[in-house]
Order: sequence, then C-alpha cells, then structure tokens
Amino acid sequence: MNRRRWQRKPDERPLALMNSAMKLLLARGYGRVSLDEVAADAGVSKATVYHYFSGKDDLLTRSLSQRMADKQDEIDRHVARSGGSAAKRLQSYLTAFWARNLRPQAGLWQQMLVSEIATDAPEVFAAWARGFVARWQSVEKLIREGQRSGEFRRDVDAHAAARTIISSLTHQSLFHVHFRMHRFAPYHRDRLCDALINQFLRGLRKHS
Amino acid sequence: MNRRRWQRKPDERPLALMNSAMKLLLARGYGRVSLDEVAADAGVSKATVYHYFSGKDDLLTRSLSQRMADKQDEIDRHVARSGGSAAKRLQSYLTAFWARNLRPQAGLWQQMLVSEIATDAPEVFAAWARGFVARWQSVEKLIREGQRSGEFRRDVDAHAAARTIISSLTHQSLFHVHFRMHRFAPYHRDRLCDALINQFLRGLRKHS
Amino acid sequence: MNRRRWQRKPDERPLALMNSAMKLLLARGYGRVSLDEVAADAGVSKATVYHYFSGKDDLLTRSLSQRMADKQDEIDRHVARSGGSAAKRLQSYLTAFWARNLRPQAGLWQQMLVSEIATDAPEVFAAWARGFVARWQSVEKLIREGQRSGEFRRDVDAHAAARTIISSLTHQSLFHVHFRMHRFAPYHRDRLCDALINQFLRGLRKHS
Amino acid sequence: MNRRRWQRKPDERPLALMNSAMKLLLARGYGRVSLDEVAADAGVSKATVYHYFSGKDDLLTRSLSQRMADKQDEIDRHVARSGGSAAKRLQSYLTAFWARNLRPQAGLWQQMLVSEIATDAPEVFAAWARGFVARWQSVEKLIREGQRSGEFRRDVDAHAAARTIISSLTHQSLFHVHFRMHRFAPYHRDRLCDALINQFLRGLRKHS
DNA sequence: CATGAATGAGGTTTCATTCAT
DNA sequence: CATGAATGAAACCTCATTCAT
Repeated sequence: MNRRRWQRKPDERPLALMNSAMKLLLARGYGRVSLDEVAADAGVSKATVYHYFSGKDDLLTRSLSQRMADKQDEIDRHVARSGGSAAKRLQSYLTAFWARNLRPQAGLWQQMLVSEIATDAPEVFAAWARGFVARWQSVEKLIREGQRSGEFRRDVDAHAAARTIISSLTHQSLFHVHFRMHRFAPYHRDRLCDALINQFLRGLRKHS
Repeated sequence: MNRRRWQRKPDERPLALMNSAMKLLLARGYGRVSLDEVAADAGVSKATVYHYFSGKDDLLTRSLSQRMADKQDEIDRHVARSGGSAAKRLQSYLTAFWARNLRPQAGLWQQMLVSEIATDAPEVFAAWARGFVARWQSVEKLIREGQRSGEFRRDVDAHAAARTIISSLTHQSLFHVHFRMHRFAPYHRDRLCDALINQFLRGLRKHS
Repeated sequence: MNRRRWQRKPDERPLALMNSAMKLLLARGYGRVSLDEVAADAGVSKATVYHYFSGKDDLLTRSLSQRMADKQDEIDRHVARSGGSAAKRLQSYLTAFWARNLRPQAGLWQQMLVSEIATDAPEVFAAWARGFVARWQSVEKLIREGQRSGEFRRDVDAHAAARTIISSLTHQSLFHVHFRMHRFAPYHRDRLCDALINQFLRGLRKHS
Repeated sequence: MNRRRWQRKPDERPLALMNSAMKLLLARGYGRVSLDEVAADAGVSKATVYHYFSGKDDLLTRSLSQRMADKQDEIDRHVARSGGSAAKRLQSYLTAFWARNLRPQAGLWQQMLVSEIATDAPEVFAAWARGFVARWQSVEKLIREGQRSGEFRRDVDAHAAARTIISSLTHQSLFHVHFRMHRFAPYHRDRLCDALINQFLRGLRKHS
C-alpha cells in the first residue's frame, strides 16, 4: 500500500484551507460549499485556493482524505480491551459502533459518502471502504473466536453474518436517527440498538 | 406553408416533463438538474414548465412522487402470490427485494434520497419513508405468521428483525454492488444475498 | 373638441377589464400591474384582453381615460352653492380642494400622473391637465370677483395667484401627507391647510 | 500579442458604475434600469457590478445618494453670497431655485422621486426629504430676518409661508415647464416665476 | 507568494404577447 | 368569441475560475 499523499506535511495555509473546507463540508454538504466561504473561513483570499489546489474538487477531495487519517480506528482498539464471552465482546463492540454512528458528524459523513464521494472522489471512497471492510473483519474475527470456543454455531458464515449486522446498524442509525425516520416508525434509539444486536446474536448462539 | 411553430398537447406535456425530469434527476442528481435541460429534453420551452408547475421544486417533487406511487405496490403484490412455509415466503420476498435493489436506478435513487431529498424535499422523503416502512411491515407480518404457525421462535421481536434484514439488504446492495465495494471484499452477489437471508432465517427458526 | 373614444358604450367584458385595471392601477401603480392579475380579477382569460385592447398600454390608458370622466368636477359645483365674501368662498373652495387631495386615491393618482402617464399616455395627461387648469380658472374667477367688489387688491395677478395656491395645496398634500414627509418636518395636516390658505389670502386682501 | 482582456481599475470602476447608473436612472426610471445596461455602459461585465455593490438596489441607492450629496449645498452657498434687503435676497434665492428646477434633470428627478423612490427606496427618499426641508428652512430663515428688521409683517407664519412658495415653484416648474402644461394654460416661464414670487412677497411686505 | 479584480457561463423566474383550437 | 397553451426575451443573481498586479 502506498503512502498517502496528504502525509507529507503541507504548509500552514493549505492546512487551514482544508480544515475550513472540512468544517463547511460537514456543515453544509458537498454540493453547497462555496469557495468564497471556505476562503473567508480560512482567512485567505479565494485566489489563494488556486495556489494550493487545482480547483474546488481537488480542495474538497484532499480535505476529505486528510480527515480520514485523523479518525483511524478507535473502535478496533476497543475490542482488545474488553474481555468475557464472545457474545459479550461482540455486544460491546457493536454497541460502541452504534454509539459512534449516532454522532451528527457520522450521519453527515455517510451522507457525503453516498451522495458524491462514491462517484466523484473514488480514492477517498476507496480509503473509506477499506476502513469499513476492516470493521467487518473485526466482527468476523470475533465470531470465529466464538465458533472456535464452541459458543457459536459452526454452520454460520461468519463473514456474511458480520456484514449483516454492520450494515443493519449503519443503515438504521443513518435513517432512523440522522434522517429522523423514527417519525414514521417510532422506536426508541437505545432499545433499537439492543433489539438489533439481540436478533443478530440469536442467530449465532448454539441454543436459544 | 411552414410547419406550425408549436402544438397543443395539454395532456401529454406534464407527463413528458415529469418523465424528462425523472430521467435527468436519476442521471445528474437533484441539485444539478436545470430547467433548461428538462424543457429541452421534453421538447418544450422553459416557460412551459412554469405553465404546468409552479417552479423547479414543484416539478421535481411531483415527478418523484409520481414515480414512487407507480412502483409502490409492485413488491407487495409479489408476496400475495407466493405460497408455502413462512420461511419460503420470506425468502421469496427478500430475494425479490434484493433483485429490485440491484437495478441501477435503485442505486441512483438511494443516492439522491440521501444526498438531497432527505434534507431539501421533506415531503418526498416522507413519501418514500412511508413506503419503506411498509416494507418492514410486510416482512414483520410474514414473521408473525411464522410465529403463529409455530415455524418461528416466539421470543423474537418481529419488528426489529424486519428492520435488520431490510436494512442489511438495502445497505449491502447499495455499497457492495452499486458502489462496487466488492472490489475491497469480494463476494459473489447472488451468494451474498443467499448468505444474508440464511443468516437471518437462522435467527428465526426454532431448531437449527 | 371631439367626442371621447370611451364614451361609446362598450361591451360588458371590456368594462369589467377596465374596472379591474383601474383598481389594480390604484393599488399597485402603473408599472406593477400584470395582465395576469387584471384578467384574473375580471374573471376572464389573459388572451381575452387582446380581443378588446391592443395590448397592456392600451388597456391601462383607456382605463384611466374612462375613470377621468367619472369624477368630473364635483368641486366646482361646490363653489356655486357657497355664499358670503370672496375670501370666505375662496377659503371654502380651497379647503374642499385640500380635503379631496388628502384621500389616498388622490395621492396614488398624482403618483401615476407624474410617474408614467405624463410621458407614456399623453392623451390621458391632456385630459387631466384640462381639468386641472379648470381649477385654476375657478380660483381665478373668485379672485376677480373679489377684486371687482373691492375686497381684494387690484394689482394682483389673479391667474398667477391662483396657480400659487393650487400648486401649494397639491404639492403639500402629496408630499406632506401622502408620502408622509411630516416625519421630517412635523406639522398638523389641518393646521397646515389653514396656514397655507391664510398666507395666500394675506397677499390678496387690501388691508391686513 | 492581443490587447489584454480587461484592466484593473479598482478606483474608477465604482464611480463609473454609479455614473452609468445615474445616467440610465434619469433616462429610464428606477424600475427600468437593467444591470446589463449599466454594466455595458460602464464597460464592465455584469458580475463586476456584484463585486462592488451588493445588488441592484445597493447600486442605485448609492448612486442616488451620492448625486444628492454632491448637489446639496449648491443653493445654500448662493444665499450666503447675495446681499441687500430681505426681499431682494429672497427673490434672488427663489429665482435661483426656479432656474435649477427648470433643468431637464430636475424634472426627471422629481418624476423618479414620486414614481418609485418614495415607495421603493425609503432611505433615498429620506435623504432627499431632508434636503428639501432644508430648502424650506433657508427660506424660513430669510423671512425671519426680514421680520426682525421690520421689513416683513410679524403676523406671518414664516414656516408655512416658506412651504407655500417652495411648493408652488416646484410644482409649477414640474408641470408647467417639464410636463409642458403651458400648452393648456399659456404663460411665459420667466414671467411666471416673477409673478409667483411677487405674489408671495406681497403677502409678506408690510405696506403695499 | 498572495490577492483583489474581473469575468462568463449558467441558474431560476416573470411576463407581455402570439398561436392553435 | 374566447381561451388555455406556448413562447421568447429579458431580468436578477451566483459562483468557479482566470487575470493582472
């Protein structure tokens, strides 16, 4: 895997620009950021943007890339710390995952990812996708441990199961909470998390 | 004598406009559709748009709503037709749901929904949300039937279970297939569907 | 002098149109009337306007002309009725003139007259101008009577004097009251009228 | 090599724009000025207008205000220079006022003031109104001086008298001259001025 | 290096007018 | 006769981008 471009420390100004860009990106969405705003927020002139970036897209793309690096897998470290049965550890991991996804920023990030990053900024998407796959793998690993220890059923496709729960939690948190779909199908957010995880574990455990 | 400059088509025009709007909407996204394009695509002048619609928002909103209505019951009819055990019917329903979600349009639709409709066109979002909730409820109903008939476990939260699988399928089809995340975690699309559904059913059935 | 065009009784529809036009004209001003509104107000379609009038200007111009005829000199009749000294009669006449000018419609009318009629509808302006000159002449006549009876000074230019007071009253009522210039130079509206007239009469009477 | 596409003139542009705006404003009226025209007349692109002004209203308002300020004291300086009796000074002031009002621009200005500024641009109207009140006050002051020196009658309401003559002159110059009402009531413009002023002074002086 | 100045292409909307029925 | 349908020519405004300094 090659070194990421943003890692060679840039000047102060482009950094300020990328921070401002990211801020506005999360606040207003990819399509509604204007260079005027970014430049104003960073305290430089609009033309300066063109010194450091080849245009609007470049600025936004690189801003996103940089942010990706900052928030590297806090969760996975979480797993290492927790102990107990595989089910317990899974539950702990997934609850933390849900909690993270409830943050407003997470919703905005998902939004951007789907809306424009996936099509317009393939590199950024790729970086994110690798991180997301890593989540699956963490869960998959936990499931495998449970299978080895005899706690979970052996006929389960650990990988597919991991996909199921991660996708459920991601999707439900985005729509149910971030887009306030609870208006149309009420369910308390914390109970929802528990219900989803329980349903998932029920399919894994050996005896009801 | 010359061909007449324009023709009266009061019945076709609004439909033609909405179709053009929908087409461009899927091709370019909610925010990047221009009335110029829509009018040109429908073969009328821009001002004609304002004859039938009160503005851009009105045109797009009504185009979307109409399309939604057209496709609403397609799946539900599917359920009514299929027979057999609850598990069979569920499998049939969910497989059809997955297949529908694989269509390119479905991905574009999800994209638009998340990117702009959710925030900019609340009524459209509401319309979609109600339709989506109806999917949960269809699944929920099938689960309840299985519970009543003794095929499925009674300690399962049918509603939460329905959410789980619908969200999984939606999210996986969007990312794995539409956004081609299979590049980072290979899995054959049809086997993925089966695996997800099996995992889900495993949590429902009484004995392994 | 030739018969005015509007006098040959038109159909019902154009009459309704002209009434609506006049109503909107007074409510919104010459430049802000739209044919859509006029047609809607008159309960006909916009295209119908073009049956009876050659266009927007024609409609508005003829509407104005018609209204001119309706409000023919109520004031002049007033003079004939009142009696007493020349000064008394003048005062009575001018007070009535002032009162008439305070009405909101009068202000709007002045506004339209100055803004667009004077330049865009010369015939309408001419009709109005003749009416306005008639006011001068009424006042002039009263002054002359006072001069003959020995009440007023003989060295006064009766015509110019009439202009002075009519212009003062018109202008002050327009700006001071209609345009609310009293905000910048307070003066009670009724006392202002008295003061203007007194000042005028002082220049006419033989001994202070 | 080609002529460069545009030149930097940050100091001249706003002035040029305001001048062009003022020119077109007087030629076509507040509501009929288009930014396209203004920009073309000033030799810049339309977007440049938005560089210096926040929009159409801002451009026009500031153009008008500036013009107002430029011409504000012109007359008041006139008063200071002239000497002699109060009547002489008054006559001199008023004659100058009349002469100024005869200029074509003055008529167009009145027209705009009445037609659109009074209702659409309240700040501009306020600026003008204060200037206009200042005229009254200049006249009022001259009258008071004449009263103190015993030249004028003490029972005259100096303020109301000032209003009378200023309004007369304004109104007569606008209608009689600018709108050519002399067609309907002939009077030579210079003699009219004298007659109006004489009539006014006659009401002020102590003995005929 | 940095920026203010300038632009051009494109957006939505309004409205008087003409056309087909 | 009457009208709904259709239009074209503007209008104001935004914004990513380029140029001159």
